[in-house]
Amino acid sequence: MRFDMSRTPTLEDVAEAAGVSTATVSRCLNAPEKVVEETRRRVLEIVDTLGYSPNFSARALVAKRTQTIGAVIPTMENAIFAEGIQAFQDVLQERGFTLLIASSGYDPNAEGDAIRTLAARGADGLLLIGFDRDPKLYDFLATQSIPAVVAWSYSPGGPLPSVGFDNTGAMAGLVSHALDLGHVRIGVISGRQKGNDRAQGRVEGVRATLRAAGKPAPFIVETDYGIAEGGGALDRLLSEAPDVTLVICGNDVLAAGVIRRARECGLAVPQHISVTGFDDIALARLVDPELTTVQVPHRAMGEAAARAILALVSGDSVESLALPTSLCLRSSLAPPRER
Amino acid sequence: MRFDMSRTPTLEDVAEAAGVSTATVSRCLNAPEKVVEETRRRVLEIVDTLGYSPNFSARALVAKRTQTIGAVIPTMENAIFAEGIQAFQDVLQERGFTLLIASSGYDPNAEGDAIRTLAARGADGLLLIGFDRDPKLYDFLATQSIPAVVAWSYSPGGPLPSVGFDNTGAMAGLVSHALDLGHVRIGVISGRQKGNDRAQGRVEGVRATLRAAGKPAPFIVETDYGIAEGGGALDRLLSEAPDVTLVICGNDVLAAGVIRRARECGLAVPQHISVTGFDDIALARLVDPELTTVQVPHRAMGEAAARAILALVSGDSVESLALPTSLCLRSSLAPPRER
DNA sequence: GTGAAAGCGCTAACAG
DNA sequence: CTGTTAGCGCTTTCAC
Repeated sequence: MRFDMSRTPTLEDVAEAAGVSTATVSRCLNAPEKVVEETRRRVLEIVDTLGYSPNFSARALVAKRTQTIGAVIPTMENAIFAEGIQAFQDVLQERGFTLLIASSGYDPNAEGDAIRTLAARGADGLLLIGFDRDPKLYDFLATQSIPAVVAWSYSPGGPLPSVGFDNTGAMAGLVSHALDLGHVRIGVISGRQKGNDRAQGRVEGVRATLRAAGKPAPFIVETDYGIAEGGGALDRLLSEAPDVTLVICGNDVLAAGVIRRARECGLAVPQHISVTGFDDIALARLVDPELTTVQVPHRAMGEAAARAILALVSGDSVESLALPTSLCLRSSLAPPRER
Repeated sequence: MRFDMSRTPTLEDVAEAAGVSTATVSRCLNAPEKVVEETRRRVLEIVDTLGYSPNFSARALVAKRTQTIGAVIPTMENAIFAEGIQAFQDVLQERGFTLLIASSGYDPNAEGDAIRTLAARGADGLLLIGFDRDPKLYDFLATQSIPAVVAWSYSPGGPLPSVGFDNTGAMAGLVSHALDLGHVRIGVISGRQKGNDRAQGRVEGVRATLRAAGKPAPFIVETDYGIAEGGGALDRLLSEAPDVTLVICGNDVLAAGVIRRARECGLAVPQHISVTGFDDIALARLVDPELTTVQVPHRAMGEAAARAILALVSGDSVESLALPTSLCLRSSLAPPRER
């Protein structure tokens, strides 16, 4: 028996070589229990020697399942998504699913395109980050009946099940602690809030806590994501509110930039000014002083999100899940200096 | 005319609604110039109102092109890949291609599986990191005639075209400079070299330069990737070679760990001991003292790799491309203290 | 338990 | 310029 090596083998090649029908070969691969031991062994052997691997497109065309999950994330250049997505992917891979990643660059239109592209490619399910997007996209997913879950945010009554944490509550915890320490004049440096409910939630956590404690509203500066950007934001904050004793940052990267810039300005942290971050990425323990921040379970979230979408894809229903965060108290936060 | 909204529309639905054949609709989408203005307009209008979007699998099945590029990277949890891959993806997206990412976790078997999975999914081309892998995989790609390019390494005579830089040469430049400064007892902390030609090349750059200068061979410690790991490696290095005046690290992350650990041990950098990194990620300017390192053009490399694979996919041939690196001299490297 | 046959939705000759 | 037709490789009834 000879094989044409110049072409990748098809089901038919295997069937012919094994002396069975294509249906039987297909069954050996998809429902082995429906084929008698003897036949199965022979077929699988041929599959192996021929190096046969089913054509994905043909299979998807008829089966209407692709074993593919799509994820649309704002950017890959951010340690926090990278780690969570890696965990997400690890679980998918383990369960025989492939991850298709698209990034939106924080652009709502690009995100919409990405969602539609992924849908057109037959993604069995989708992972989205946060809830803040055009409601039409939720309709679209419903119409196409593509299951999806939201991660990095938690909202039990949202349009989609979510796996995340309470951004507002976590930030509130941090702020309460800072108030206990005696801080009153507080500045906030946040990433862009538009279309980003994580940023919105965190800022709201600060606002609400100060309001509840009867303290003055915080000064808020918004900036793009990045270390240098954090430094620039500090400059703007201090020019508007030179007497703040605490700068609360929306994430660790901005906080790292603030700490660096403070040092350049001769402002001692935390003696002159305290700084806090959010996320607890590796960076937090690298800067000097080490960063007081909110620890977020990235890997656990990625894994839980993967389990959630896989459950949805196989027809099970899932509950939204809030993961716990915790306060990491380190040396960048101290009581304000007496004045 | 009524449409069944419960089903995603097919080519046939569009054809029927427009009163033309499916072939004409297909042409409107794939070769508009072959259809007369009037017909095209009408068809495209229906496409729009129906919200028709071609079924990816069906198209791939017959066209044998998927407009998909696969990338197999060691890990996403590494700023250097993240940034380069983001650039890679940006270019692909712009040209209408989708990126499929798989990560191998630095495991050669997992990498082989990922390559085969991507191939089975009909990736039109592949991006691989580095050259060091089972030669059978190159045969596999050749047999399946799947074009591929290697990034992060440069080797003009390699089995695949590459877009990268000269790891060995770049490190040699750094070491030469350190020798000029007067360092003699030199330690190296490298990531795992097995299957990682970037790490191998960098270590070789140190070895070769010292050899050529008639200096003693360096002490080499190998470790997993990570900040804490860098610190642990410093402990091991110092226990074996307590008198090193310079620790050359294979990447910035390890170097950051070394600097932190040195501070914990009461070793002043660079007064007691100099430290260098490689990659020049944002981290390099965050640690104190700032890191002397080798600047690598991540984005340019990602973009060039994208152009290369797209050229191959469309049948053009490409030349391997070496991108320039440069030395970033910062304060973590200084002449050794007199003893 | 296995085979025959009918498509899945689309593209690409080939006619007209 | 447009329609007809023949599959692409696979899964899945429906018979046997």
